[in-house]
Amino acid sequence: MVTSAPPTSAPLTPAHLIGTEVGSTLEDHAHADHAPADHAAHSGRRDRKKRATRQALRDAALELVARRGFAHVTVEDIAEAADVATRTFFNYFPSKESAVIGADPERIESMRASLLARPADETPLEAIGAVLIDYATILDEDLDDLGGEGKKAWFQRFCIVRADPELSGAYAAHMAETERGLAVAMAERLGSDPYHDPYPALVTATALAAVRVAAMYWSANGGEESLARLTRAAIDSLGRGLVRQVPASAEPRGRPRAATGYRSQSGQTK
Amino acid sequence: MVTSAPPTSAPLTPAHLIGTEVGSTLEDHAHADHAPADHAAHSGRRDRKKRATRQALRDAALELVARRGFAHVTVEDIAEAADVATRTFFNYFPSKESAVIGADPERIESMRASLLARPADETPLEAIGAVLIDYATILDEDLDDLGGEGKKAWFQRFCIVRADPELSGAYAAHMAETERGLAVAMAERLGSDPYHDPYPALVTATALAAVRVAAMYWSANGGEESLARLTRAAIDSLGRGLVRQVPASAEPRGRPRAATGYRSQSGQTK
DNA sequence: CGGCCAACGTGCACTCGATGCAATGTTACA
DNA sequence: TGTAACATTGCATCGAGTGCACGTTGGCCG
Repeated sequence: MVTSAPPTSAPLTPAHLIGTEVGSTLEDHAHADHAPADHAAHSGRRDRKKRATRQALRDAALELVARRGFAHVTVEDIAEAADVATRTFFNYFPSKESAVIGADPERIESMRASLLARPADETPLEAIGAVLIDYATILDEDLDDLGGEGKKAWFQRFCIVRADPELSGAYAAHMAETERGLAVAMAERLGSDPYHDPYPALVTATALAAVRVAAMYWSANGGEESLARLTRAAIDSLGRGLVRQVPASAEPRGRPRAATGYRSQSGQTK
Repeated sequence: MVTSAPPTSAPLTPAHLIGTEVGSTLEDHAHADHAPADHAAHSGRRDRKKRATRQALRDAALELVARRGFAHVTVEDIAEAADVATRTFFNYFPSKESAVIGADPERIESMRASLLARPADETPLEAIGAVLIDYATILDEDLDDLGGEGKKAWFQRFCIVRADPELSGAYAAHMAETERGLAVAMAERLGSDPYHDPYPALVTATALAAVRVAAMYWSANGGEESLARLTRAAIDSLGRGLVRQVPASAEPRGRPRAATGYRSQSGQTK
């Protein structure tokens, strides 16, 4: 059990929080570390080709799914659009969904490490919230790099993906996996046995649910607000017991004594 | 059939909160049919056979999956164990997972209605919490009817299902669907537009995440504590902002039954 | 430069999940 | 009892996913 947990300072896009890869660059893990010891320079040609193919497949998948819907796109279509054989598709992605959903076990490990590295005096919710907000911040920056045009396209594709029931199911499955990994880390951080203490899993699951909702809202609105801000707002709301703070859309017919704290406490939105 | 969502009248097992039908004695119960006076005049042979087949398929699926793992069981195996044709399986379940995961759109509708029927002076979290606790209570009662032996077997099967990564993925997908339905109902209840207000989705998602964790913990411990109690504890903790009662850092070990960790304290809750 | 090796791309055959269709059997009901 | 509705089943078919083997390509070393 390697607890070294390298800093993972690598430029990883944490888009798996959302579901799709942002970018045309960086990422790809290429399990092939069989190479001779010194992999000093990720030597050029082969690796570049592989990244390019992977990205082409992902782009083709997103494009086609966005246009026709997940069910009406075959792997053959995707492979053909990326100009590779059908069989090759499965050398890059284990399933059709995974080409669209940006699942990546490496990220889970990275978040695990981040969580364990948080200061010990933070509450569990603060700690995991900080980790999630950090990742949201990185994603915000990555998206800014895309420019207005690409950003808009990305959001459009993402919305379509989000709307597809099959894909949102796959996304939920992926989030569940992330949740498991983080829950274990949280239990470790708290020094409690997850089998006899539901608290770590509770904090993790609810925090991830909150950030998931934030991401959904964010994408639905085309990213007008920064994801980091929305994530923080969601986590804060969670920390306040989910009391309603700002009635977003014109409170209809004054509801009587609704919540204890009906007004904002730390005015965070907009 | 339009379910008017009275609390307990419908003979539905709300086990979909957890993932599997309580089941195995359902057909036995069905034998002792009460006088089908006003409602179920359709309790003829045909309907009974259908229920029996459905239950047989579900039981066979759970049994085989528990023994061999989901990936090593084919639909043909399940159908053969239930003594029907492979094709017939798909007349009862739309997919292999659905025979194991107790998905049922009817339940979602039922919970939707229950949520909308909650008193208006409850906070959103209180309302959805009450709905979920109600369902947990019904499930508790159904399980008590099974008796110690069947209950134990049911929990064993459930644990195996829960451990299978494929199945827990399918389970997560199903929960996501439930979440969507309830989020819409919650938005309706609050009179807000879900597209411009993430709050309903936030409450719904976190509440469901909490109850999911409660169910997991409950099943992992063989149902020693009632699900309703655990669910209430989880929702309460959510309402208190997930503050840990006993700081784990101060008292990392030697804690008694951890389930009491966040139960009943802060009698502030109403 | 030439050659070896590992990794990659690709075709092929195969299993299995899932669906539509049509034929056959069974139940319900007049 | 006859008929209509419905359930079961076989059959054909599509698509996802995998294992295997063969050819190609890039990397590396003598």
